Amino acid sequence: MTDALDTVFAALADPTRRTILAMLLEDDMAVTDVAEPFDISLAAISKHLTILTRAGLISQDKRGRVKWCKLEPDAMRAASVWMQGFGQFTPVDLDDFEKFLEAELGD
Amino acid sequence: MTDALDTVFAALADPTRRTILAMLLEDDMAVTDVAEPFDISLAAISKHLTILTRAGLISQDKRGRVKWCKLEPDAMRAASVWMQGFGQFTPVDLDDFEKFLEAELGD
DNA sequence: ATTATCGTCAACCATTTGGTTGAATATACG
DNA sequence: CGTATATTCAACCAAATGGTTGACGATAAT
Repeated sequence: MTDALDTVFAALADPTRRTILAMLLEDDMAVTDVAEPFDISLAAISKHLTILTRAGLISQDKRGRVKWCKLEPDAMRAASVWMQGFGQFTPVDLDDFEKFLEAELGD
Repeated sequence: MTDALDTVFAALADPTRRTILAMLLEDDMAVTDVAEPFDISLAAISKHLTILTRAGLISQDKRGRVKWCKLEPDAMRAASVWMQGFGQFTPVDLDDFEKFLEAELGD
């Protein structure tokens, strides 16, 4: 009885994982490159990626010895719709969102 | 350095808490009445309500010996905007959402 | 063939989470 | 006053979470 919303919201609750998703918004990335900006072990990043994959938020495609991570934003749709049912939030200003992302990615 | 998004998404990751929010969409409720449909102890519900309060998703107003719980949907705005940055999801069909809620509330 | 790189696995650890029960604190009722 | 109701607190427990390290299986490079 564990809902898809459970795993999506739980995946989004961790700041490392949200940052990873924001990174993947710019481009597909190999696991090692995803890990590079973080101060935690590669194994820890690997676990985060597994959680994101199980939530459907990313997909992983192994080509040769490198595994490419790709954002799958559709997995957010149900959760997004659920939340919007609680209020009509201001329409998304994508410029604002980009500024927000730049701040969060710290560059 | 624990983000507001952390606590909001974490609060939403639990199905009991999401159901409580959906219940509060219809009306403000006392703690005991919130607990009634669930098969867990009142103390457990009290903890869930504390988590929702700390996330800002509800407020609690004690009048006499009863504590009224009120939905605070504005707390979802930042999280909703964050998610929408990942894709332009279909505009919310409120009729669909109500059907969904009825199903989730099981009545 | 050897060595280096990519990524996961397994075992472990500390902390958090979601639940329990029983006692405690208010407030309301008769 | 004494009792019932509403809610939280405290102590406890099992399971999940996020992290570590070291070994391991692939694949690529020299």
